[in-house]
Amino acid sequence: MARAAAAAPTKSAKSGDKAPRGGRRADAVRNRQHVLEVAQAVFAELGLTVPIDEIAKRAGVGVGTVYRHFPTKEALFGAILQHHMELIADHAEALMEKADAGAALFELLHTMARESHKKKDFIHALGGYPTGEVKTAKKRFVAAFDALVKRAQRAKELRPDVTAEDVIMLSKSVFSSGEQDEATRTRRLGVLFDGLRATANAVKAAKRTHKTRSS
Amino acid sequence: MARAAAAAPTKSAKSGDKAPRGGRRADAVRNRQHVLEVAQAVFAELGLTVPIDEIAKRAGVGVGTVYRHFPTKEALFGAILQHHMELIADHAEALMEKADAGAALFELLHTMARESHKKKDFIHALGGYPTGEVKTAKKRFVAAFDALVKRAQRAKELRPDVTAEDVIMLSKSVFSSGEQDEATRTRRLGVLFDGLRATANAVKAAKRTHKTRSS
DNA sequence: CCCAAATCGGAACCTCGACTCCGTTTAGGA
DNA sequence: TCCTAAACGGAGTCGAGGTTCCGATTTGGG
Repeated sequence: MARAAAAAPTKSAKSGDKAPRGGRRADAVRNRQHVLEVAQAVFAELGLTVPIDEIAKRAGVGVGTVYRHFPTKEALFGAILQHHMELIADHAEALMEKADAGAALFELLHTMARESHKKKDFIHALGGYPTGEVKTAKKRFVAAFDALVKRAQRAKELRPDVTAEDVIMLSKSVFSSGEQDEATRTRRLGVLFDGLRATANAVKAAKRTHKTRSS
Repeated sequence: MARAAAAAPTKSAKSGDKAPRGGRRADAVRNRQHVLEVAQAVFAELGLTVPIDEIAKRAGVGVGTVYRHFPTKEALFGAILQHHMELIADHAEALMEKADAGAALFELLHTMARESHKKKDFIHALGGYPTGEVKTAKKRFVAAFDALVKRAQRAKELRPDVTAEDVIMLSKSVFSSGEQDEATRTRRLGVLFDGLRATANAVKAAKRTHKTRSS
C-alpha cells in the first residue's frame, strides 16, 4: 500500500481542485513526492551510485513504485537536479534587483557553496548535463548568472577578463571539496573572491604589464 | 570440473636445476611494462570506468595477462597513480632549491594544471586514496608541497591564512575542468594566484619581485 | 633440440545493479 | 458498501564488468 495516510484532508478538497492532476490518485501523488525527497537526501549522502533499491527501501516503497514514477534512474536524478537548478535560477534572478552588483554575485556564490556542501549533485548539474528537462532549467540559470557577472564587471566589481564559466569553474572547487566547516569554506571563497575582484588585482595587473615588459 | 594433475601447489624450484634469477621471464617484464603504459593512456582518455577488457585489447594481450601482473583493477590504477605521484613529488622537492619561493609554488601549480589536463587521474590521486603503495608516494608529495607553501608564506609571497590543502583544493578546479586551451587555463590560474598572493588586503603593495626568468 | 616452468589467452563464472512483470492491494466514485 | 481501475511490492530477468581457471604456447637452461 501507499505510505501511511497521514491524516490528510483529502476528501474535503475533492470538489473543484483538479488543477494539474491528470487523474492521478492522491496516494500516488504523495508517493511520488516522498520518493523525490528521499532520493534527494540519499543521493546527497551516498552519491549517485546508490542502487535504486536503497532509495526504495529508505522511502518505504518497492522499486516498482519508484520506476512507475520515474522511468529511469537518470530521470529520477534529473528531476532532482531540475528542481535545484530552478531554485538557484530564481535566486540568481532575484539578485539582479540588488543594487550592489558585486555583492549580489558574491552572495550567490556563497549561497551555492553552502548549499552544495550538502547536495553534491549540484556539481553535476553545473557540469555537463544536457538532458531535456534539466537543460531548460540550466539554461535559465546560466542566463541569469551571466547577467550577474556582466553587471558586476560593468560596475568594476569583477575582473573584466573572466567569463561566467570561469567563475563557475573556479567556484566548483569550493562547492565540492568534501565536508568542510563554515570557516574553511569562507576562507576559500575569500581567496577566490579576492582573485576575482577587479579592485585589488586586475587593475594592477594591467599596470604591471606596463612597467615590466612581459618577461 | 575435476582437475587431473597440474594443480600442483607451487613447488618452488623442487628440482635444483633452476638457478635463482629473480624468476621473471624477459617477455613477462616487457608485457607488464607495456600494459602499464597502455593502461595509463586509456585511463587518461576514457576515465577509470573503462573495462579491463578494453585495456587488455588495446595492449594486445588477454585479460589473464593483465590480472597476472596486477591483482585487481584498483592495483593497476594504483600503480599508475603512484608513478605520477612520485613524479610530482620529485618536481616539488626540486623546486625547494629555487630561490624565489613564490615563483616556485606557482610554477608547480602551473605544471600540475598542464599535466592533469591530460591525465585526469591526478585528481583522484589528490583526492582521498590511502591505498598502500600510493599512500607513501602521496605522503611524500604532500610533505614537499607543504614545505613549498610554508616557505612561500614566510617569504610573504602567499597569504598567511591559507593551508596547503586550501591551495590544492582551490587548484583542483583548474586541474579538472574538462579540456581547456592553454589560454583558459592560464587565465584561471591567474585569478587564483592573485587571490592567493598576500596582496588583497594590504600587506601587499609593491613586494613583487618578478620571477619567470627561467632558462 | 628438449622439456618443464613460466606465461599467455580468453572463455566461463559470479556479483551487482538497472529495469520489468504480474499477482495483490487500495482509492474513491457510484 | 461494492467494484474496478490505478497503484503497489518485490521477485525475477538481463547485461555489464571484474576476476578466475586451465589448456595452449613460449622461454631459456641443459
